[in-house]
Amino acid sequence: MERLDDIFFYTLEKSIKSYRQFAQRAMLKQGFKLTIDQWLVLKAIMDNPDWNQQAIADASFKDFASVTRIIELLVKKGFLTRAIHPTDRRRFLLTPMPKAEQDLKAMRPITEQNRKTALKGISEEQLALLHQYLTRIIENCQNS
Amino acid sequence: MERLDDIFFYTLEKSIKSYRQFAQRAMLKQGFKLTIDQWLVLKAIMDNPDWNQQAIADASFKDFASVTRIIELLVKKGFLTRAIHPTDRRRFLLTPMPKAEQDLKAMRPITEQNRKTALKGISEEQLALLHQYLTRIIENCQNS
DNA sequence: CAAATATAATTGTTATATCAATAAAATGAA
DNA sequence: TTCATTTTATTGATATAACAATTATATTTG
Repeated sequence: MERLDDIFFYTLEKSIKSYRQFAQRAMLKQGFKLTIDQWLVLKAIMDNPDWNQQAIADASFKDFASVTRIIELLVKKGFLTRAIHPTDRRRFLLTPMPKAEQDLKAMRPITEQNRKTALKGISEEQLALLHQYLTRIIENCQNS
Repeated sequence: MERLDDIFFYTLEKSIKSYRQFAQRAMLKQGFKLTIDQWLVLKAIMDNPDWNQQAIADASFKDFASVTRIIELLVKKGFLTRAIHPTDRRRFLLTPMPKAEQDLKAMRPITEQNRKTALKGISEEQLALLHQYLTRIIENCQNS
């Protein structure tokens, strides 16, 4: 019988879930009122202020609908303001509030520490290899 | 600036999401009316018929509440029946219907093929290494 | 035994994923 | 310019994740 723990994709799923749970706990403990996903989308927006929501969705590897809803929450929580786009009325102009910049910056050392803790015992070279294999899996799945 | 694609945990997340999407599409295309998560929980139950729902939740690495709801759906879809447990009235006795056995069995070659496709270009040794590193990450996160 | 505690499962709430349907605005072609 | 098409985003429905509160039953302890 094939045990779940022996199934590679089960372990893959469990690893990212474990990390998410760990990172989310750490973030909340430091008083940041953001989910991992909100952080991810906020970062994508700050890094690419001119992109539309579809591009943000692609960048954060999220569904368009999810991005719409996550942005709503980020606006409600005071991280973003949303205004009609000056040249394309279908779009919105997303403007980060000072809080967004501050919190992302303040979160950086925590994020760094989380990653370090999660990757303890894995060398740079091993990590690079892992990264490469995972990228290969992504390609395989997206082209099939 | 740190790009999302360079963040290891982002790639980790993207890889499992890509696989899920790919595997779910393949499963639906073959006419199986199950989600990946329902499949996972059903398999855990079939492999461990005597376990209670909390043990099933642990095995499938899911929240208790999620398992309750997934089981409801599996019952509604005719994969399981649920009766009061003969010796412990807090528990339920979950009994797989013939359909469950049949579908899991019929799905096996598809699952095999999915895995093969997703892992194309990665050797057995590399996979074992990957598996080992991911297990390490899980331990690191769960003990922190 | 009775009261306190522990266990098994459900329910409620909010956030996200996925898919389908829809609305509004922009663009392109006749 | 007008009509068809495309693009951008939202909304609705169902499934799952996480966390808290609750219910029912079992077990332990005094």
